[in-house]
Amino acid sequence: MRLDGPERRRQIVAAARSVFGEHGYTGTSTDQVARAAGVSQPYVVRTFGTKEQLFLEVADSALTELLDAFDAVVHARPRPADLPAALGDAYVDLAREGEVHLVLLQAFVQGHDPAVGAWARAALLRVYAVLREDAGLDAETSWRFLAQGMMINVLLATDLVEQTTPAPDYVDELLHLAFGSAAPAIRASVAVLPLEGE
Amino acid sequence: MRLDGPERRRQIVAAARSVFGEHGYTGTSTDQVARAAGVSQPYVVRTFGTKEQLFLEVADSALTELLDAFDAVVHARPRPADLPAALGDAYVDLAREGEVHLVLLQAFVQGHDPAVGAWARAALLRVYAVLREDAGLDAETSWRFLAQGMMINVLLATDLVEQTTPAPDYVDELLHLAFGSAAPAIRASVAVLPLEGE
DNA sequence: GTCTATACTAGGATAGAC
DNA sequence: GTCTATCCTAGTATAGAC
Repeated sequence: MRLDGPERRRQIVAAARSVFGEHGYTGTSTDQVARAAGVSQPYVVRTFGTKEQLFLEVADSALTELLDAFDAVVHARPRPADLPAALGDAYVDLAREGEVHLVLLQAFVQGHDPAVGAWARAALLRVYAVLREDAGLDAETSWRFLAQGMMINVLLATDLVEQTTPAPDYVDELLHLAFGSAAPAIRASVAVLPLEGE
Repeated sequence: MRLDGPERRRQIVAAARSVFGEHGYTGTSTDQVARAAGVSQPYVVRTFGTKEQLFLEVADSALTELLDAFDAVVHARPRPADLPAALGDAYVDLAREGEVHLVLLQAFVQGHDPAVGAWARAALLRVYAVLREDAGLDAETSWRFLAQGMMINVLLATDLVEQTTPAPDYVDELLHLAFGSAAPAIRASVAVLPLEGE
């Protein structure tokens, strides 16, 4: 099927986000991405130059989506006391659809890589700056918010959410702490994610 | 140099922890591990069977070290109100030496992998169980502790700690929130880590 | 814009010597 | 216990056709 440039590009980035989010930067082959996007492997490389470039573009799209979500909350001007909770809700909502959180975490874990690492550090600082400045949260609150967000990322990454077998140990408790009343919904939506391209 | 079995095994596991911690499971080659340990690549595989087995053994050693550290704090029987802080100090202290935190995070990020993922879920639940049961913390406190621990892991993984250039933006603030007064010490010790085997 | 064919390197694992 | 040599697959990237 023939699509115009930007369109096809977006499609590949979307597919790549899913695969990179699950398997990580080094754990993902350009071929996996290609199959997930329904195109040939050389075409993926052709389009983005290198796997690294593709990953950075994917990571960028995820970061943008996250910051946009925060932005929307801040611009709705809730009472300052309600802001952290509102941001938290937005963050949890994001977990329902794309693997924004997963890709970002996979980037954070690549600190040693010259290009990806630099991007990751900048991204982390940007998120923190948004909390501190745009949202106007104090250092302590920003830190705790960031920490809980990261914990949520890890929970998603471990696939603990998909655990369907009869509630082993503390799984339910953890998920409820992480996602609040949205826990069942998150669990349901994540568990249904298609496993294309592999 | 000829060593006896268990000794050599420990040595390789130690070297592997460093490499896996930095480059992740899929990002690490058995050859990198071999060079870091000063042995041949086939010998590494020979000794542990597969790369996967080696990683699991490395992860196990890291988890054990972490739980032992927590155990020591709990058995010192501080006042319940001081327990979270004491555990936090122990956690931060661990960051000074080995890359315990990094390997664990790298394992958590492998939820999709049948073997590593299963290990990671079990490990995460074990840590949480220790906080809830052995340390006797309530759910909220355990959650927040875990979250901050995870955030520390990510900070270490992004290499934000190694940033030596004139304090960009919020780096110092973040590090202080993460490591408290130990921040400069952590920064110093981490920044000096040898970059063997590559 | 997109594919097939292919070159080339890296990496996990095995065989067998010492 | 440890190495060298080697096999084989997987994976990135390029060339060139359609």
